[in-house]
Amino acid sequence: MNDGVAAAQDPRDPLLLDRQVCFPLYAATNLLSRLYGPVLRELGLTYPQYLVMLVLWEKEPQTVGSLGARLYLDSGTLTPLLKRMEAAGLVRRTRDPEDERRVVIELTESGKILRNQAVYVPETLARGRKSEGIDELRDSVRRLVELLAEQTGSKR
Amino acid sequence: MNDGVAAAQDPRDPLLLDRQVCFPLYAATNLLSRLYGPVLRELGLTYPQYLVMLVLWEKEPQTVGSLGARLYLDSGTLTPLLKRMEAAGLVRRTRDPEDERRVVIELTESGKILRNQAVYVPETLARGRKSEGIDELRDSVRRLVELLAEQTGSKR
DNA sequence: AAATTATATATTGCGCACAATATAATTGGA
DNA sequence: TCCAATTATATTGTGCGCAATATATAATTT
Repeated sequence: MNDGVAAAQDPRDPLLLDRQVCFPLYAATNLLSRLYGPVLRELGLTYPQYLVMLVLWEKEPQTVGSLGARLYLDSGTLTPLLKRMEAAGLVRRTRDPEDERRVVIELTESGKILRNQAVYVPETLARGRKSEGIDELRDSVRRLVELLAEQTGSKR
Repeated sequence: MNDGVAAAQDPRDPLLLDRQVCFPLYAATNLLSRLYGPVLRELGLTYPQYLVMLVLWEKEPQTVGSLGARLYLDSGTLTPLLKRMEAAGLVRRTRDPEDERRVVIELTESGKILRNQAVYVPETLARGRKSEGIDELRDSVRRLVELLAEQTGSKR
């Protein structure tokens, strides 16, 4: 019986892929990153680097820690990423003289100027796509993020 | 003027991090993967490997291509991942004699048995968390995924 | 002030993701 | 039948993302 099929297809089976919340989030993130990729490449940015730039364009300077708190990332991810951005001439990394443990990240002139090209990224990606209900979706996911962040004690 | 601040804080600024849809998705995916990590490690699985197992537990055998179509991943990601799962004794990889281009993935006995432990994963992760509105969120993100998948012509 | 503890970032090692490319098998004409 | 185009997977190289650990500085305690 049930030849070649590993499991029953009870729609209440907790392991059905289509019942998981995590999977569509995972798939959407991958698809979005794939969509952003070619557009951002023209600016010399990867997708996570673009997020770092968004934070810095809002407020500058920042420490590695404050960037990580905003993006839910830790130094294991940010340190090498920021070094690549420094090598690309987008940011400067300097030890804070007030507290030598901290590393201060600030934009270089070309990092600031890049913003002028970046302003067209959102509309380039939105073009031709219906944005119906997109704000509600964003806010729902944001509530989930805050829930997850507080529960994982995420001060990464 | 505007000393040390890179950009104005106009709430309609298209580059504000909090206006992006992509960022909460990105953050939620990272936080969730971090949450799943320790639980799945007891089963000897990573998070993407868990997703592959969910697909195989539903239907087996599958080809690399059919797994990729379901998970929106391509062979560049799946081939090394499946080789690690083969090395861990969870799956078998064999060329399809009908079409030697295809690689057929099927569960080993221990791959099938692992399901008995995996059934507790969803409830372990849900425990103590309020699941209010979670189904609607999942369906919203799923609609977004389908939109993105068709538009990126994603037959990866 | 010395010892302890806490904090901030860096390093290491591993496993994804993905673009670009390569290889091999199959299909579909001319 | 040959051959060009298509399809399926593999390979290579780069950049995350993260756990675990290391290092150095600062704050706190004694």
